[in-house]
Amino acid sequence: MPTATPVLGLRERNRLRRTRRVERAALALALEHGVDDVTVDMICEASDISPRTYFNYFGTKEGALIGPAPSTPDEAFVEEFVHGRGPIVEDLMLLIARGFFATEPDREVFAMRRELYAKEPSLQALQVTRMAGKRQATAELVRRRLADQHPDMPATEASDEAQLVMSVAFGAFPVISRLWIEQSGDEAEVETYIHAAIARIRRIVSP
Amino acid sequence: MPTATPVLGLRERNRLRRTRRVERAALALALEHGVDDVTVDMICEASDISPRTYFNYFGTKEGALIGPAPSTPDEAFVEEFVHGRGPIVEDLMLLIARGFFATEPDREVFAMRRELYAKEPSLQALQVTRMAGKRQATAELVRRRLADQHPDMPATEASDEAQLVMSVAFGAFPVISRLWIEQSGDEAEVETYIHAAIARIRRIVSP
DNA sequence: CCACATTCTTGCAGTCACTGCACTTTTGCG
DNA sequence: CGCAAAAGTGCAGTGACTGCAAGAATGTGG
Repeated sequence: MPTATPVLGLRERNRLRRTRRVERAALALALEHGVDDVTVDMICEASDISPRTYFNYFGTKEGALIGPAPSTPDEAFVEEFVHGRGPIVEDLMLLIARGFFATEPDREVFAMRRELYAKEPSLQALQVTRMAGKRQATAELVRRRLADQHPDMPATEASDEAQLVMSVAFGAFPVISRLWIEQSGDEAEVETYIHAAIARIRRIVSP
Repeated sequence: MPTATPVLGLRERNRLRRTRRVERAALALALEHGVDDVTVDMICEASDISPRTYFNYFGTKEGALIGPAPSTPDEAFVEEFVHGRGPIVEDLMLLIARGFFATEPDREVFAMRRELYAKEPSLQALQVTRMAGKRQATAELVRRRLADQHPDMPATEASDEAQLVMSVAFGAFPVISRLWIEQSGDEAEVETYIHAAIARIRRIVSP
């Protein structure tokens, strides 16, 4: 067995098929009528699922539109980050990006989502809000790295510094993902975009 | 008449008094029970106002908690920014901060809000979401400044650069406002915090 | 001080997102 | 096949929010 494909049971295959069917229906409706003019009931009728089940799957009306939350990264990646010594913002963004790619969506869904995001920026704000939930946990990683790297730095200063590292990374992330999505969409190139963006930020904040 | 106090009519005075009464009630309830366990009806009962009127005033349940949206800055400030030549991120943040201070709230309300924000970070995410609405307009200002400053820069590059300037500013803003709120809350010191934060960002992204 | 226009508040009825609970169906497994 | 666990669904309810139209408060010109 090359990669992790644990021969999904019927149960999981059904779940996956359903998820995709609902996502496609939801995205198609949202693209046609606009997010605000689509109701959960419409999505459910179009995808032949009960509203109750819809919420079991996606939690919120927008859940099927914005896709699953990025998963928490592997322990190995986390360790690599915490003990890394490269440029901290780049390393952090790579870590985030990896979580982003861990959940591989259906190609068609991916394309529709891309189109919808361009049309309705409010969804991006939603993404940010959801990310904010993970922010706490991620900030903790940054603090661990700072402590590991500068054992002499006072705690409060490290905390502030961690906050700012997070700000820059999370702030630049939408820009990078937009560029990346619009231009290639190829996972291998993410790193390039990250480096380019950070270089630009460096120039921007330089006197 | 020293400052602009255009002798409010009875109508406006009533509105102001009401607004403050409702805000206080809402904040007190949210501080006591937590935002999620407070209903609009509770707020209305506590502040003796009809739910319909509540929504006329604040639009959303959280409206009374997070306060009014920062107003669009004066034309004069905008021009100053567009033709400014200082460090662009600092200038932008000052512009945003000014909009923030233009709507002066009641002292007591301000203090309660400060406390609530510390207790419920989700409200900060809400702020960000609301700000996102103004993002488009603000990005346009940044583009104007870039065009003014670098007439030779290609449009797409300027657009990307504007996005990144926005990212850094909006990303760092919550951090700065947190520091400022926690430590002094004095308008005059905002500038200091902004400079300090940018200096730190510079260090962070430097190789 | 009094009509009259304007503006604001309010009640009502309705829509929609979302949830807990209990019931049925589906699936995995011995 | 038969049974237990898991998943889907219907139902009833809560709570945010909206449009509408009636009623109250306010500002204004006489």
